[in-house]
Amino acid sequence: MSRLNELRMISRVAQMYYSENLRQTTIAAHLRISQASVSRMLKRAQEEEIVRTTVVPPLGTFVDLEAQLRSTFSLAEAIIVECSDDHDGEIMSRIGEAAAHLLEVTLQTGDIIGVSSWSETILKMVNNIHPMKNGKARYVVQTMGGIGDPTVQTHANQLTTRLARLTGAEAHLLNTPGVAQSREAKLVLVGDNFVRETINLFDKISLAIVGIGSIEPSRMLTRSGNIFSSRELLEVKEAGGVGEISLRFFNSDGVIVKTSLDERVIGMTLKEHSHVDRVIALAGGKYKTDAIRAALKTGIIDLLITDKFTAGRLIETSLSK
Amino acid sequence: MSRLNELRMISRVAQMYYSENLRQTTIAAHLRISQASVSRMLKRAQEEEIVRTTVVPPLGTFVDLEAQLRSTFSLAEAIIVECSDDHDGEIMSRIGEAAAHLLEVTLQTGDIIGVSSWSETILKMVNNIHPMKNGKARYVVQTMGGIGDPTVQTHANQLTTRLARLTGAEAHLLNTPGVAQSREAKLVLVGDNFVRETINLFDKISLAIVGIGSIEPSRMLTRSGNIFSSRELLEVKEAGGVGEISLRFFNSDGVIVKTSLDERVIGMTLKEHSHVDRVIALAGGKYKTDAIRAALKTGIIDLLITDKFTAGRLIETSLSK
DNA sequence: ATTATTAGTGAATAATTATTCAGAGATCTA
DNA sequence: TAGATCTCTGAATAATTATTCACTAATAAT
Repeated sequence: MSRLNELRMISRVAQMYYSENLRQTTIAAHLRISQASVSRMLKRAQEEEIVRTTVVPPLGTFVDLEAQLRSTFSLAEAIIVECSDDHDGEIMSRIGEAAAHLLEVTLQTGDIIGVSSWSETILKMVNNIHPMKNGKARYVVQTMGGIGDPTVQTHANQLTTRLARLTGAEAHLLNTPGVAQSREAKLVLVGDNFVRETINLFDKISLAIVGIGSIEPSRMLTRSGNIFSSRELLEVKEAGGVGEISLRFFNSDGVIVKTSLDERVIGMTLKEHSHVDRVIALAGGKYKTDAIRAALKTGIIDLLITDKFTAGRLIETSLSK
Repeated sequence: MSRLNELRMISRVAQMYYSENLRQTTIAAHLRISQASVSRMLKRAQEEEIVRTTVVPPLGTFVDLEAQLRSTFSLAEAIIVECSDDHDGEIMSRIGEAAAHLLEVTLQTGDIIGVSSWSETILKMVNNIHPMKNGKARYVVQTMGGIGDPTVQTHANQLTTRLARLTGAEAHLLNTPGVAQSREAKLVLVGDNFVRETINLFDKISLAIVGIGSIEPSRMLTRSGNIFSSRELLEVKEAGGVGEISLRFFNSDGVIVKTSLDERVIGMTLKEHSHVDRVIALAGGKYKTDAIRAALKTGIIDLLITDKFTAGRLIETSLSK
């Protein structure tokens, strides 16, 4: 008999609290009960579903998909961006914008940023960052040598330098090619003092921004300026490699694939990445889907920024497996 | 361009807060922003209607009607009870139950309760109160003499006494008829020391519980045991009286109607009631609707407990005026 | 009936959230 | 381009809310 009266009172309290925006103390005084009781009644109101709170995501956001990505791949966060069509230029622009915003909002004072420098998406990001006057980041560290011909290398350096300026940080460049001609050549290059200094910063990095690459030869060769021969890529493929981060390969289970290329690549390893507090991956596009899924399985990525189409494929194909 | 990213972040924060029940500090740490920003984002989320909180009143409660009563009549609170049909017995029982619950939950330690003792609804209330062991109220004061014949008077006293025992209070009775034979008789009755003592408590009352009566002669006469003659009631009617509280009359605008009866009635006046911190009125029923509406307009009532049918009529007819 | 367990209360306090404040940019104006 | 105004931020703090505690009373179990 008294349950209805009780519920009546609870819903009156809920009404006063949620609709009339009164403080609990005010309600308590009005109804001649203690503030503690008001608090408890509001809790009951939740339990009895007398109050319901719904989060309505704005159009163009993908809360559900993001949640699925987070749980499927044990990601700390996932950001999915709207984009008009499933093509690389569009995707990179949108991801770059979102990444720029993320960086602006979440960069910590004193952060040491690592960038693998030559991804086009990362370039888009840098292009969208507004300068942060008061020097928030400490260093921007280039985690990967420049690729291929000297022009590209210069370009890579510029990206790093620019990001440093924008974030008010000091740039630490890796003035080497990304891939040395040989094991011996790498040793020589790495012997340089400036290079050593940068490499020594790798384990100080608190925030790494990486791209994810597939190893489809066509793309790889185009992008890398032919630094790997088809034969070398074949070796990677035969070892099961489906994707790379900073030219370090992994298979479809996210397990690192060791190849003879490793000893020629100059840059941060995947293991080194795994010690970084926050690793943000920027990647999207149809042909990259498998590589991204594999990259997520390596467990080194904390936050993925991708587009809605790619996100859809990542979930879809993972479910059907 | 960045607005979407911003909203995206806000809705993520809202999701973490409302759906995942994380603390703002946790969210702040996860997203690398300050707790203050999380708080602000949640506020924005409300404003942008990304989170919506709805209060769903349980069936059998009448949140909307109550709100209408409150605003129409400037009531501090209104309680509307469910009841199966629009007849007095049912209505009184339901109102009595609700009043009992209200009293149990909201009675303050040290309260001095005034009761106008002979309303059947108040009797129902008393019958539904569970004894409060630790003596919460101080006094229960009878604010109205017993009506009519001695049996009824005893009954009224018992009601007061019982309420006192249930609330752990000391009873202060008004051992007089409610209406004296004449002005002179009243003076004599009021001269009694016990009676004086009780009357002196009227302005100490912190909580008054009153019934509302219509002046339809039939009812009035039945209830009062013929203490007013038809002629006397006619006087009241001609003066515009439509209802009464403790045999004090008011017209349809809630204005007090002075008549020659006043000097014979022994009990608390309306003016005295207006100084009481909380005046709770218990009333419902078709024939009482006009009286209740008028009573509400007097402004002395803080809280009305009525039934859904009467509430509907109170609103309806007030709107059409 | 009598004890044990459970449920409920308000006061005090701990935890959490909102706001104020001071400073840094951004934006607008002339 | 400088100045004025407005906006945004995080740290500190104020305000608010949730929980603990000590206790009462209700209910169940023996």
